[in-house]
Amino acid sequence: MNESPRRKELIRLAAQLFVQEGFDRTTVRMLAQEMGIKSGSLFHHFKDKQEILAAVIEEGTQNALIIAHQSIEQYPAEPEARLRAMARAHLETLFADRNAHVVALFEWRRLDPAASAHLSHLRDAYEALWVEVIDDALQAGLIHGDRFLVSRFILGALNWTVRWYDPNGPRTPDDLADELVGMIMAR
Amino acid sequence: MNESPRRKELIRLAAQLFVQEGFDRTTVRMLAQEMGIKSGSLFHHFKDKQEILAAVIEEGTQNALIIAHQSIEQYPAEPEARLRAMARAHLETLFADRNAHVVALFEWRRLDPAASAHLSHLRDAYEALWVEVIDDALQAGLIHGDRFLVSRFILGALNWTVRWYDPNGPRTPDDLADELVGMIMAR
DNA sequence: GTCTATAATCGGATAGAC
DNA sequence: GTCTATCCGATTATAGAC
Repeated sequence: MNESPRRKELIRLAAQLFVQEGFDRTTVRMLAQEMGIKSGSLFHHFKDKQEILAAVIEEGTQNALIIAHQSIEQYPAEPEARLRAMARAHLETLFADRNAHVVALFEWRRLDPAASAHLSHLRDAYEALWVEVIDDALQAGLIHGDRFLVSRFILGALNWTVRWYDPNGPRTPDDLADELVGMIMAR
Repeated sequence: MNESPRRKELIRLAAQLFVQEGFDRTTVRMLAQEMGIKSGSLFHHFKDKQEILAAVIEEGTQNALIIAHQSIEQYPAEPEARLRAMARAHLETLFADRNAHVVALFEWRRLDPAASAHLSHLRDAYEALWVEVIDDALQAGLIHGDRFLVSRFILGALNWTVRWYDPNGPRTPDDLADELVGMIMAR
């Protein structure tokens, strides 16, 4: 994979537009303008529009995976801290980390089957990390319920924040993460 | 508003396509074919594609509001039963009730500003119902946290089920609702 | 209320010069 | 690596006959 700084920057700009407008409504002309080139030149960097989407989603998922890993390895044996760290990392990649993860979550369906198959292992690895952390929390008695359902409910609550959370409001993403963990913890 | 059975049926078919393909990727030709007419004829029933979306979203939100109302009024003074009933009603309108509510949740952004302004009172009424039920549960000590955050987290967890829940699998929507309520209830 | 035909525009993508 | 020019299929929407 070509990972030049130039390409990375183009992917960042594309991610921003995809979040603002949605993938389907973002035209190659809009993408080109944002990148400061003409639409014809864009196809020198990417084979087609699909490849841009795949690149953004790969970037977003990989990033989420890396940040989550870094966050929880600080607490090898503290289930509550790990759970909190996962939730914080998730929101950090959604709101502080410039859109690519948001695209990965909300535009995954727009990937063509080949790209989806190629990237699914990344998404699976990220979800596996969640299930692992949830498992620890369950065994420590911090939370209760079915492991898959609990992780999906938590991820759903976190993902949906994209639709209503205002980063310029009074609360930080970390506040949200802590509130969510507090809501589900047994007392 | 024209609410003939014919129109209702067309709205139902449109909702189905919007969920399957997304609003942007659903063409008027696809809509017309599903309705058994030619694309030109479609504009006899709706002014434009936007009006179809607005009609579907109005139908879906109104329906969710009605079902939720009916569900909780059976338990005037039981906070836990009311909370459970709201969660069940939400999933019922998402999965059993033919797609319009899903469109309302996932394609709201595609409404033009005028339609969005016109329909927002419906959405607000539905969310107010949730906050009311959440408030009762908080005061009864069943759950804990900030009223707005709690309701948004719960709605997020429920809405995201659309992305992963398989209605043909072993669990019923009611199972999901009960698991979610169980997860957040203080013990 | 539905049809056919078509206008008008926009979309992704390519070719070839620089 | 970027530009200009352009192809061509698809899309929303309209007009007018039946």
